[in-house]
Amino acid sequence: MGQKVKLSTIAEKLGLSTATVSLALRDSPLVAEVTRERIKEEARSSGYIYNRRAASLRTSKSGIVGVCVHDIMNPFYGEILKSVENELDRQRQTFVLCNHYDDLSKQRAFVDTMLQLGADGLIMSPAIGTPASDIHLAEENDLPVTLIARTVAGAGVRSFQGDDVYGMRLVTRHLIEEGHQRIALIGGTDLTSTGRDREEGYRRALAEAGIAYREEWRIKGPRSRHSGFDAAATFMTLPDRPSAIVCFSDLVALGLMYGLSRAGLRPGVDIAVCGYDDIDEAAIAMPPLTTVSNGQGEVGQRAADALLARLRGERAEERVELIRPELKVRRSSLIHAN
Amino acid sequence: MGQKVKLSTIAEKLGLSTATVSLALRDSPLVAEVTRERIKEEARSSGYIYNRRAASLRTSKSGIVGVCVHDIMNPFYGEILKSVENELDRQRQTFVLCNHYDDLSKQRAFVDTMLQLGADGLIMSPAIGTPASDIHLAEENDLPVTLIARTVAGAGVRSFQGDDVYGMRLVTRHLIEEGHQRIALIGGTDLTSTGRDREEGYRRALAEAGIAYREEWRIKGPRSRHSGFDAAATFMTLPDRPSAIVCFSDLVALGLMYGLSRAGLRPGVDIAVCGYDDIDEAAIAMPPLTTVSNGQGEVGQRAADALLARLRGERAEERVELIRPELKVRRSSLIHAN
DNA sequence: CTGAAAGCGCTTACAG
DNA sequence: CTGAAAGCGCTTACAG
Repeated sequence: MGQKVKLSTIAEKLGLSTATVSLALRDSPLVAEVTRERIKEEARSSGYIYNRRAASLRTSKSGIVGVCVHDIMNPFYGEILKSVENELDRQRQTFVLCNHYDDLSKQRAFVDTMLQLGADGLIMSPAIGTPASDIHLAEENDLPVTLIARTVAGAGVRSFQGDDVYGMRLVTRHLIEEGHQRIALIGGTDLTSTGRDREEGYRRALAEAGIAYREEWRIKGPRSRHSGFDAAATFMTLPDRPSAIVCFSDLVALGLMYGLSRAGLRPGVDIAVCGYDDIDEAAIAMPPLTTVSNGQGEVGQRAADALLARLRGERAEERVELIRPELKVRRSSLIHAN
Repeated sequence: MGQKVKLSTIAEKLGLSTATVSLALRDSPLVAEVTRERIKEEARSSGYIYNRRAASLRTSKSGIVGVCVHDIMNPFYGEILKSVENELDRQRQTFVLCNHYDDLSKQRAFVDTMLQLGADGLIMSPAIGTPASDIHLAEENDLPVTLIARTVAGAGVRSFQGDDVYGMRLVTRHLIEEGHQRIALIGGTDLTSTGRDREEGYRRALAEAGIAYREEWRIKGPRSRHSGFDAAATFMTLPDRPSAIVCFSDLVALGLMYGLSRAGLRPGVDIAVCGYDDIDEAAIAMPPLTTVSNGQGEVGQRAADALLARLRGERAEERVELIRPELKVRRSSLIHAN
């Protein structure tokens, strides 16, 4: 390998200045066609590697966008991230991923790292308990933030998410129309806007149909496949057992269905089950899962667009953009209500 | 906010040199206790943000480790990544994630970005078709590489993976011991070492039991839940239909079981099904899935350790480290063979 | 169309 | 224990 090749190595070799080499490599029209080609050829053959840290130190643009969510493994985020990735790739932005697992200190460490690396922007689904001041800190240090899936009041930035109240009202109403009166809601927590909004939608649908909300049919907590599975045991002991269940998410519903089957209750036959998010698996599950498509693709794409607009200099403004969800009726909810 | 605070801002304010401030912030014993505290206090109150690009340009250490796998959403990688994350966090290394989706050009773009950012190391599960020269390029530019899950012959670096031949032999033999003679293998491809090794294990187990390998019972391709689901339709049309199925992965098995149920064949009752990987979901699935625990946690941890050793200056050497897998028998494989 | 020079914000010998 | 100065590898006015 020998010595590391840098701009000045190429410049010396060709008898040019580093300024010319720098311009040529970035396709500046200021450099004559022939010169440019000679330079590019030399860069190629010498194995030149562009030093982004040096460039970034000079320009204070890094080409890095940070993305921080609760857990990338969650297929719900997966689809959002795929669209974000698509949008950013097109702008030749590198994107750096991070899980915060709803741990505020992990999230802070990440934001700090992004500040230190001079990241150009940040897309995040804020951890539970994120104060507006955390967002302000980033913004004040020239790190524009766009929020997805969850909102932080007073943060002063845009956020993109599905209309959870509307969506949950939709599924719950569907179950009511199928003749159910005893409907449980399993999963989610009051600590996130998502959890609160989805419960709100459930309550509204009940209220609109004149059905009383019953505390004992609200099982809070589960947000993963595994905890959904565990919730089945709790559900089985419920007084005056409901004939239908709405879940906080598809993952919870899928886990719950495994649990119910094991307990001898057949989803889609003995009991109606609905999920939320319409992840890929919902359509092929057994039984196929009735759920709400949450517009994840649109959330990701629009959040990335909004961030890119900020990078181009647009000003921030606090606004929650709600993407309208859509009901997907499948077999898991179609039983004769009892 | 006003002007950006940098080392020299603090130095001027306190009437010290940037050298002293720099040393103090990194807890150098060269700086007097009192001075150090004054400096740290000033840094805190002025909202100083350490500029890692500048430091990195000077030291040529970036504190960044790149991690590149086929698809982070795959729970198989998920567990590996969690251990990698744990190990790296402890060393205060930032880790940058990337999916290559088995697209060589995507992988190359990522490696290039890591070189440009001066990353300290790279952990990757190489995309299909990765030539040894791609690894050499990184290594020659001071970017140490450690491989996980797959190997690249001639790359000259260490790789960590489960012993796929052994593991697949284990499950297949289990089915034979359960009395099965007609066993299909679904999923995986010849293009990856994983795919080849798992098929090899399956073939060996058959051979050892004196059972002939039958081409028509080998359904190649599926590597996701969805394609596993689709494979059920193909399976149903198989001549002289097998009484048992080994799948390339749990995801394939789980999708296949959905598909079989839909086609009216009950996994664990009418037909035996086994997976591979022992992801979280396997134990709670319905029926619970017989599978092979692949030591993902150990793979991730040891790969991270090996990379960290390289960062401390240890030399590379080509060696494949096989982690021994373990059979997990659950209900999906326990039927009366016919 | 090309070059000389300054500067981005750190760290690291070296000197005192 | 602290400071003055050089340098990491780029880019950007500015001059010619």
